[in-house]
Amino acid sequence: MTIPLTQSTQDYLKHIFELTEGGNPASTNALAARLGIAPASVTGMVQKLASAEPPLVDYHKHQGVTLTHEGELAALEVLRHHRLLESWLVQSLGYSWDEVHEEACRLEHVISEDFEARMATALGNPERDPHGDPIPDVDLVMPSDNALPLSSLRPPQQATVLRVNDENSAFLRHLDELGLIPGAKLEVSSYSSFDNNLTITVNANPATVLGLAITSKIYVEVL
Amino acid sequence: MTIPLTQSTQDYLKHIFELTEGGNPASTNALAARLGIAPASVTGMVQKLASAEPPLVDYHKHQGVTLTHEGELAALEVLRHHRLLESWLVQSLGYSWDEVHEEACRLEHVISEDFEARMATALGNPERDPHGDPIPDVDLVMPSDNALPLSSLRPPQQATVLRVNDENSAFLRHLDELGLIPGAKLEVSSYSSFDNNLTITVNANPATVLGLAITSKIYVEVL
DNA sequence: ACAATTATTTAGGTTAACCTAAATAATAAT
DNA sequence: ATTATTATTTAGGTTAACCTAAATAATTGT
Repeated sequence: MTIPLTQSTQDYLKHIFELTEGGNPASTNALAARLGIAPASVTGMVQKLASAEPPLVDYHKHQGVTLTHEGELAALEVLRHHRLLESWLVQSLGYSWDEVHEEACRLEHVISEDFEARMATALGNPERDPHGDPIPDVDLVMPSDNALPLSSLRPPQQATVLRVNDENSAFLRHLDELGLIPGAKLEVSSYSSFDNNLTITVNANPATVLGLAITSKIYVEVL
Repeated sequence: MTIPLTQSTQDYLKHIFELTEGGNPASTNALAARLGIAPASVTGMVQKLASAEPPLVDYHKHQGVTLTHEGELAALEVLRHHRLLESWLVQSLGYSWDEVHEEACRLEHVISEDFEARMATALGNPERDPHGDPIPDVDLVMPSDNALPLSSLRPPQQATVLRVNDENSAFLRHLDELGLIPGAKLEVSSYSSFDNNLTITVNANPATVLGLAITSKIYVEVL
């Protein structure tokens, strides 16, 4: 049975994409938590996606879900919408990076391909959104990078902030205050193996000490 | 029972608003035709809207529907979204006036009040959209005008095009070619009582003869 | 290896928004 | 004033996407 790409379907695919980026299948529970729905409902939908024609996911009971090629394309299309929208909202309506996520989540499902193309052109076909997340190109190919979590650096490494992997508003505003936004240059001056804290200097400002909860969310490219 | 303002609900209210602008209640069939759904379905939904708390429409069997004050506010909110979006798409993404309707129809249900406010500001709080349709202000008050259908003019009246009451792409492109866009100045040079044709001159170009199907859709302000 | 815990699935149910077909009411034509 | 036509409503049904509670499978700790 062919399945229409409803808003709900698109959300499932998008979140499965994100959950499986690490290489492991997405668990029912993790998906449910992300989507804010009951695990039982996820099982049902995932079974439907797996028996779609063509199948959008690979699914085996109790072993989680992964995307098929078809499913991945659909997910990338949604991600492209989402990330272009975030960029667009920031550039043309003066949103800040901590305000765009929710809005983009609603708009991503309803804009036309024409709208997508016009945004891309107006923005100059950007490779990354305001959080540094990569934007798939028109052919749905992701730009590549050498991103590493900031938490993996050790003194005296230097790096450039590439992306922030969290859409929480308060968190983003906090990073803003620290100057930890994509493009910022930083230097790691010390590391504590006991609590995994890193002391870093951003753009030559006073040093700050950051815990793992922060450093694991920030991805950088080492200089 | 309180009713959520779903996309579907909003569409009903918007179309009821438009159908009742002439002063008469909207018939089930007319509504069904506009919404592209079966009349029986409209009856069901209209009954639900009427028994909502507070009621969004007044409805009496076989006598059509009108909006209550609450319903009208909800409709105006959607219209404001729609018309700001159309203006916005034209101004910021280079859409032409014959391309914006569909896109706005989908976006109008998902944008936030913040998005609405940002668009309004960026556009300078416009009173009309690209078709000349009035945009309710923040307090949902419609700007007023002295619009008359072009079909009601007689030679040698002169007028300014205020708005075009049709979203059909081909029709709008045709008007574009004739120069009959909001703001255009025209003069009626002759009238035929047999077929209701009007001969008009737009912006001092060669005269054109227009039938009722066209002149009844164009609203003007007499000079 | 077994029990306890946690994760997942199945079964059965709900709601919104549609549908078709049949019944009824309103309107128009003779 | 009937009858024919058209408009509207009622009745009963479908589908998508969720839900809860109970059942089962997988994992973890001892």
